Amino acid sequence: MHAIGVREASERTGLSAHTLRYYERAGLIGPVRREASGKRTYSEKDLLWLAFLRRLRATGMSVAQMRQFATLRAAGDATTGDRRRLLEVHAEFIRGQIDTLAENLEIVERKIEHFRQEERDATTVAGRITLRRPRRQATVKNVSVRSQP
Amino acid sequence: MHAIGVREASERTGLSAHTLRYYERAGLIGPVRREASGKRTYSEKDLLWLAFLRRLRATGMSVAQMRQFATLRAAGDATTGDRRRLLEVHAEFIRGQIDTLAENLEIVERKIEHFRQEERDATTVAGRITLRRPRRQATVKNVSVRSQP
DNA sequence: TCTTGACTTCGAGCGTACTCGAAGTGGGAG
DNA sequence: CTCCCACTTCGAGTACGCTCGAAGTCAAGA
Repeated sequence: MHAIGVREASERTGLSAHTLRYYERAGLIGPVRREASGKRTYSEKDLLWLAFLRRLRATGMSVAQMRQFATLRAAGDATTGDRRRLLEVHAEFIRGQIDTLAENLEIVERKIEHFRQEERDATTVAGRITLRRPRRQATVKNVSVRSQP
Repeated sequence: MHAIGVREASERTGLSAHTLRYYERAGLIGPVRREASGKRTYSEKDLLWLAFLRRLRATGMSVAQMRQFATLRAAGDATTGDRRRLLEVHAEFIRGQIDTLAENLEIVERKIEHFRQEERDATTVAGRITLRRPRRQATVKNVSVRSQP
């Protein structure tokens, strides 16, 4: 069984070696087992946990929240309820992000369509290059961008 | 026709007054028309543009990229192609974000299910409270998540 | 006239999450 | 033994996107 050092852990979790040490300092995983020489040795369980942390980060969880979660985890089996609730809240948060992105994506796509239309207007008319009159909001029906407060 | 000051613009775009001024400094909208007294007066067009900028930010576009876009916009009709291409790239970026979030959401949901199961194991068995033996993670082997640095 | 309050500019400060670099150690290859 | 390289610690630095506060101006209302 070979020892998994910080380099391999980095490769396998997608977190830089610097970040792995930082996460330990930050209380997200600590303390990792060491070899006699002082070098970190990650277990497979550590790697799974780090990979999961990475997913939490990738979905917008702050380091502070991850630390909270990690602390509960470290406290043992009695905290699974708390951890579940924390994840439920986070799942809802992720769904919100997805919805927001989808909504904004639609608007960006509409804008792209709008530009395509402008480009067609500007270059066509039987190959002649034309000065087109500025079009007010036209073409695509109901392009009214609503602002949210 | 009443003048739209920075306060109202803030309310209507969802950007703070400080941020509105910052965006102007940052070249995302500059220079906004002023009243004789020096106070900013936003046009409806300004508000639409700011609302759009807000959507770009909300979808992860950096201020630097927004500035690029804004610069093209300021350069006039000849740049619609560039702007369209920029948005196409960004739309793809948003789709990537949505995919990543959806994927991670699924894993978080699985973890929630896992906790629910643990909670059932810990509390049931005909109403008797039991010390359950630790269940191993099972399933997932091979942690390898490569991707964004 | 005085007060209030919404605005102005400017530069500095802040929170987050890394990211880096200097200086030192240990172990294996040659 | 010497060299190299991957690791170690620690504190400082960076990038980003705001966010704030001080000090001043202006116009309207009491």
